[in-house]
Amino acid sequence: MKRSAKHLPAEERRTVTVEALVELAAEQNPNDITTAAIAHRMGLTQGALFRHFPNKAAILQTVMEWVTQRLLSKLEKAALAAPSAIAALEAMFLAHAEFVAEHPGVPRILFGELQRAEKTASKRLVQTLIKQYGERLKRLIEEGKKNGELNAQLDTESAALLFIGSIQGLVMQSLLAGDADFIRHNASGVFAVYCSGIRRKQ
Amino acid sequence: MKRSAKHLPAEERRTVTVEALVELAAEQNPNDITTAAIAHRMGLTQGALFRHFPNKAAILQTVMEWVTQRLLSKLEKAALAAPSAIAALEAMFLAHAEFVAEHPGVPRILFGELQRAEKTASKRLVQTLIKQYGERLKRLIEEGKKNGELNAQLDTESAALLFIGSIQGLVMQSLLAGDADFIRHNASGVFAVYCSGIRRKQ
DNA sequence: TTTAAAAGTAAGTAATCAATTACTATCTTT
DNA sequence: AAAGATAGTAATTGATTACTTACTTTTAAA
Repeated sequence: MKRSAKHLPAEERRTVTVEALVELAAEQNPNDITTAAIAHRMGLTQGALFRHFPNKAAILQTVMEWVTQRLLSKLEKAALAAPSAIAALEAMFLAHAEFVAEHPGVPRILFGELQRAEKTASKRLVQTLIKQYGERLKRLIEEGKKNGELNAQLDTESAALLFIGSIQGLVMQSLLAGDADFIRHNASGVFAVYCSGIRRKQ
Repeated sequence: MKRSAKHLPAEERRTVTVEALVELAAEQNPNDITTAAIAHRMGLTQGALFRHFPNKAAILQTVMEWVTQRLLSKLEKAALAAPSAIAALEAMFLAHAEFVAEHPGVPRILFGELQRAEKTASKRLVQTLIKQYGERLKRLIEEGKKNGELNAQLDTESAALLFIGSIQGLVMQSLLAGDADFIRHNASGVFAVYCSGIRRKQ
């Protein structure tokens, strides 16, 4: 059954909307994306969006759910396939880097949400996403310390923070360079330095 | 000569404006700060701002100049006082951490500017600031590699990126925690992990 | 085939915000 | 003390934006 572009069923339309917003966020400041711009990207009039979302904040919230689901499952899959704690950390790092290289708008939206003063639903979603992420990392790091892969003196908290910060650093440099591929090209080099900071010496 | 709050001379008023904006950015999304909010923070009417700045973008631009000047001079001072390359890196790291802990609005404004699609003057200022910063780091790292403090196999580019990324990570976590002091409390721990990643082994 | 629900359009509305304007108060200089 | 320059006020303007409403088209089920 061929599906025409217009008159999509509601759920499909919501998915398309999320994808449009993620796409747009790769090109411009997420805060400046108007509902008109989203609609235009989808080949729709602005008012039509409000058939599927009660307000603009709800669109963002749906984006956050989309991101959380996709990212966490990718990370988990990467970690599970790895034979050791260090290998799992590396796989997660590269999977995360690949994800943000594919969707450069995502980290920009996330950071934009974190900046909000108000405690919006989508801000809370970002907070729990990063918290879950951090917990997963800490478990892996502890495991690595126990089995001798990682330096036993390592401060787990700092190591987890540095892991996420490294991705942040890659994202920022790619913003500076205006080049999403920057992340792909530099991810493994950055992880190598990070890794040598946490690995058991000698 | 006691100075009344109102009718400040132009240059002083501009300085106060910059400080007001930096203050406000610590409390709310920099993108959402209105000229009315800035004026209100200064005990001024909104229109008065336009006696001293041609438009809102010019205020931001002045903020960026303020930040560049203050931050780079602090970093340079920290680096010069240190007896070795590693000590200089640590001093810079801690000076930077202290700066953003004192002015939590600053990294938020910077990141917000980087997100802009348009090539505004203030965005360019951020780009050159970070570029200068990166160059300074790379020189120090090369120096450390030459004199045997740092691992000679180290990739200088990645190491510099990870340095700045670590600060970013601290900033992000402090946003998550809603606590500016988070940075002060965790800076040296994070640097320790970073440092062990770049230091010459054994 | 008819019909009702779902999805989309086009034209608004109210609110917000940067910037302007006409006027006033306050400094500074002679 | 007078007067010009500087700094500030209060009200307004035009543009933008999220959201609404009245109406139309498409889809799918009876």
